[in-house]
Amino acid sequence: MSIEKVALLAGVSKATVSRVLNAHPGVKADTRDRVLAAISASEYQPNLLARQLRTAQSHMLLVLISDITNPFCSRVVQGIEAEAEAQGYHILLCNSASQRRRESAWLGLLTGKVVDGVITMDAASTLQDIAALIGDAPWVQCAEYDPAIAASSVAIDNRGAARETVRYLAGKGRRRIGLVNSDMRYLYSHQREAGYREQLEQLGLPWRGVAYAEEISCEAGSQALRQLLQQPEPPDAVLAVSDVLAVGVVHAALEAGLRVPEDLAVVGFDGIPFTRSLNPPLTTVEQPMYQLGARSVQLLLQRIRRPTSPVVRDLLPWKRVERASS
Amino acid sequence: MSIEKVALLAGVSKATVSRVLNAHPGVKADTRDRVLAAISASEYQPNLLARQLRTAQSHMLLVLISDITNPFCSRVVQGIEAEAEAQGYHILLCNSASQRRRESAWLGLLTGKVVDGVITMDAASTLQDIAALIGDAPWVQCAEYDPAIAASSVAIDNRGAARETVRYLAGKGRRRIGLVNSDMRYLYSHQREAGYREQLEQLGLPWRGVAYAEEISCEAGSQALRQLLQQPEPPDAVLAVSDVLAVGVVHAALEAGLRVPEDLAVVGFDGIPFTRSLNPPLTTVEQPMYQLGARSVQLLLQRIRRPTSPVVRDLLPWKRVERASS
DNA sequence: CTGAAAGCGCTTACAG
DNA sequence: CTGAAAGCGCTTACAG
Repeated sequence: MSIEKVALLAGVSKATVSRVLNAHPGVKADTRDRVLAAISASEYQPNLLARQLRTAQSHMLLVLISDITNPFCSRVVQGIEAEAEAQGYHILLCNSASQRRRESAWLGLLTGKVVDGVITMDAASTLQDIAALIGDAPWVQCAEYDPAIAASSVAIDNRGAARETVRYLAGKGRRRIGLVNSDMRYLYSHQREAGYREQLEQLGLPWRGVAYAEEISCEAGSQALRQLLQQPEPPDAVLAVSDVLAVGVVHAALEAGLRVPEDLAVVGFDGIPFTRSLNPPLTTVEQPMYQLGARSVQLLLQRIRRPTSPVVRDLLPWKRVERASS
Repeated sequence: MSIEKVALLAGVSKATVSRVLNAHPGVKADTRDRVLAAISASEYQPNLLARQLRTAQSHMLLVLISDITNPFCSRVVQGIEAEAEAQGYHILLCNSASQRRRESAWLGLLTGKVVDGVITMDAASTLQDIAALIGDAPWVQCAEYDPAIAASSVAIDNRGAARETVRYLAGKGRRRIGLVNSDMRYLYSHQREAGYREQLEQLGLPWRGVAYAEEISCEAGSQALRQLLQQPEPPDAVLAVSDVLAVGVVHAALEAGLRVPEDLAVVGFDGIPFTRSLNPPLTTVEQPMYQLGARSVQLLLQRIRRPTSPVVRDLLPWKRVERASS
């Protein structure tokens, strides 16, 4: 009704008001002025819902995330949001905790046409479930992905990064390099552990030590280190698959009376800003968090704009940031 | 059209399908069964946009946040999301960075009927600008608020918390208690500094030292401490208005060769989980982050459901968590 | 350059 | 208990 009010006020048809609103070229200058005047006089606000229904696009993106509280995730979301905004899109955030029930509630927004596409950062193990709900709607998998699913993905070479890190620690003279991994629902857990084992194999280092954290938290990291420390021969270095876990590893190490890095070198993963200000500052494998998010949006919009465009699998570069903990 | 397809398939009218979809009571059992069968046979998915347009409610909430990367904020968002979900609402997240341009783009979703209400966590100084855009739409201010604005708010007693913390440090024998504050666009900065000054006054402690961090980051916290350390008589204790700043304070202190807490006691603010695993573990003033979020949703829904319901100003309890840094 | 009309996919009084 | 019709507020061919 509201656009009708403006039309009445300006003495034109609804169609003309709509054309002015959408900046269509063929509108006579003084007609446009009259409409514009009526718009501001009436303080008209377009009903976006109606527009979305009519044009069948919402310019909204759904983001499914497992834990917004993880600094890695929140930084990626920042990249997603910035790029989305630059392209005229808004985002809905679902902190799914990888729970199927919650995810399907949110994915109803996809089938319900409330969003134009979805970016998932969920554990790979739940992606298969989700796939059925998403069908062939535009979908990009960010950081975590399932190679068996025909959707685009953006991530890093986790296996390579783990290999290189083990090689780096070995190069520093470490011989008993442990891995503090997260639970195996994540693809990256598999990939990083594979890289870890491969490289030890290749280097001919016999010692192995892998502990699995129950969740991504400092406490879980501490707990995992304590497990490794119980071995007859304890590790002299640890790679943790998350900076958050690494904080806990360092904490437990100091608590156990070890010196970092003298007795135990520690390397984290992700490159979260605060790692720089820890004591000691943490060596870490930095992921391009912001770009992971931004690139995901680009691939998604590509799909939304041209549904036939091919699936893309992107691997972004990582880099080691060396600090005092190793 | 889709509901029409189902209607055709079931041999009933669109109205009846709609009634079944919305679980209206007065539908004959076998009619309903026929409709249900048609729904699953056709894999019908309701168009939520159409429903929202028709019913004039979207069951979506807008959350305006200044920095999702701040662990305090992301934890509050978790509370918001959980409560929203429990009540059948979804959330849109805007990481506004307190930028007016971005905020107005998002608030267009409010006037455009895409969301039913808004929760802001923006700096108080920008709230006044926003107020005009929000008009009298349902609005709750979370953590940050402007007392002059007639919208509900949920926060803690910042002044009281600061007073108590100063008293606590003084009780530990500290005489030169400094404050690492954030920039003064925030209401909490004013409130906490007021409490800080009041309590020093009351205790008859003459020493004052306040440094302002340029942003909420570890580096900015370090920078602020370095300023305080330049005074002729350096502080023997510091209260930082954010745990993130406190991490930087501790880092800079150790770097300067000070022992924490022997030479410098440090207390943070917020109660972010990882403070427990720092070295040394950080004493902090814990805010009920999750509840701040959850309560905001409750007040907002109250407003949405009964637009005439009164403005509520809630103050939630905080508590000190004592650890080794003080 | 502009208007009348149809339609996006629902829900909801109003009849019967 | 069910259906026909109106309407939410837009946009977009189609005429003229």
